[in-house]
Amino acid sequence: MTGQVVPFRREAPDVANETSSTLKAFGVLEVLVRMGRPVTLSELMQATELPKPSLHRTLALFEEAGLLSREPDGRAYTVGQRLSRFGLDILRNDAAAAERRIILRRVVAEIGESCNLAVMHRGDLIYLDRIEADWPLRLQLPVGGASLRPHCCASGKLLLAHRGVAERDRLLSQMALERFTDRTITDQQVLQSELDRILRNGYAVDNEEYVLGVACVAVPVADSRGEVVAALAVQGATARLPLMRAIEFVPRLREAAAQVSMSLG
Amino acid sequence: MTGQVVPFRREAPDVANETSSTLKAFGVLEVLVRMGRPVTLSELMQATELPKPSLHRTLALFEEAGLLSREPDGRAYTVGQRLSRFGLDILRNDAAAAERRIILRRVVAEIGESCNLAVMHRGDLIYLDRIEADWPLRLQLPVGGASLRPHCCASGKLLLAHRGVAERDRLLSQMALERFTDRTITDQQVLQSELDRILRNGYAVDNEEYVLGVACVAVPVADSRGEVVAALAVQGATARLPLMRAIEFVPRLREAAAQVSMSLG
DNA sequence: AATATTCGTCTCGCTGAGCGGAACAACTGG
DNA sequence: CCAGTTGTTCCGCTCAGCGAGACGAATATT
Repeated sequence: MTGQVVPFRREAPDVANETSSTLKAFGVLEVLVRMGRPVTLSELMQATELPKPSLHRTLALFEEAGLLSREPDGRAYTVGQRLSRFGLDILRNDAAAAERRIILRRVVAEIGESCNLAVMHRGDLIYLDRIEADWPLRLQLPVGGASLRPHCCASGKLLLAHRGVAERDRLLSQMALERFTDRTITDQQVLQSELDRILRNGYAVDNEEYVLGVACVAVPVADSRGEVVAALAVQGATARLPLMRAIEFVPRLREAAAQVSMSLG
Repeated sequence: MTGQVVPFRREAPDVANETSSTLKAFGVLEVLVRMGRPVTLSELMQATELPKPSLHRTLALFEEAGLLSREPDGRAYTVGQRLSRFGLDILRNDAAAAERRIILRRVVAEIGESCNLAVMHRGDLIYLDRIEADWPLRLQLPVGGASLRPHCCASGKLLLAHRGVAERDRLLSQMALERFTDRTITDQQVLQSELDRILRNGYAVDNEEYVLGVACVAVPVADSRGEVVAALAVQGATARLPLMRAIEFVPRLREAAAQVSMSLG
């Protein structure tokens, strides 16, 4: 779906271009909440670029449900009791995420480069979390929803490598090996032997295969049964972090990976 | 439209009897979030009484959108980054936010020092609100977006202390205790006993542990169920506000904290 | 006072997103 | 090996969502 490089959207989601009615409605809530004050219908029209009647219907629905309420003047919409409580419940719910984040942050603090934790889902690589090191030169990557092609980043190749042989072959055969840079691996055979090498080494590298000037090193994270379920990776601009130096971080990454494993119970 | 008195629903909404697809989906999120831990598809089936394929579709939609994410084991669903941020945005500007601001402002007016209200968000301390007292010497701190390390400020230690023992221990063991001043607590043992002491006292102090010359006292804010979800703190330059004097404000802070609790519904 | 403009609300026929029974797949544990 | 459980996919039906357009009620302009 997201074949090209889509810069991660820090801003409100593009409500109008959403096909799902549910997500569209949810996007309206996000925009409203982010405006930080009571908002009128027409203000929301501008912010969301949604047709007036549709917006009106959506807001009425949420109002009826107690998620939103109207200001006394009867025009502007605000966060209602139910939504407010929802927000509180969300914040209380982040225990697991907090723990992983703390582990990641510690690694980032020690080695001074950005780290991330990723899993594979239906053949896509998805970031669970990402901590940026404090450098001006940053990489904007999708966190959460959108996904990366696995064949061209260290975490992806690592997770592919640790699948069972049968499944790995199946995934590989139907995978389109798109080219992103002149170093991207686009040949099945080459990728196969790369995966074998990864299994032998116990870590994976991405030598500017996805973005020129960005290198990456990933180590496996196992669950309680020893199965590899996630990948922990450092990544940084090669100008500052040549691949050779990145590889020196492997022991420290392994240590953090073990801690993340613990947190999985 | 809502002419009649609709009693506010304390329990999870009756997801299955909802006609609107959007509200049904939203209800799923509410139920999930309220369970307070990673939840599997079948658990949610029981909780919502929704048909399996429908639930599956809904969850997949939210996962794709980054609102939910899967635990590394590939089964249980958790709050994703996008939803987490949404929760924070809600709390920052729901109707109660205005009320909280008024409460804070009154405390600041009475005691003449800066106050703030903070929550934990994915292991970081984040200010929901901050009211500055009218002194020329001010502390510029990030409100909203950026975050503080919890181990070196009163609010952070307070919120850590009020987590469950198991979770607290795990968080602590992973936490990098960076040094900011010569008084920053950088030892696990010391921090542990500090947290115990906080629980006994019912308030936390920061004696120039983050910034030299700045002291802080924080008291807990509980939600309707009695769980501590936020921290209310005074903070000021020690030249003007020695720690001893700050501690005298504790009763007044407690009073304000109770008021804030009310506003959480 | 009359007119122009803006904003919220309502109507209504079209249509595709959501629906969920049923079948399938992948594990788990006896 | 099989029974039981849980996650995923299929697919045809149908109704919730859609939004151009119309309308009344405010507010701004002349």
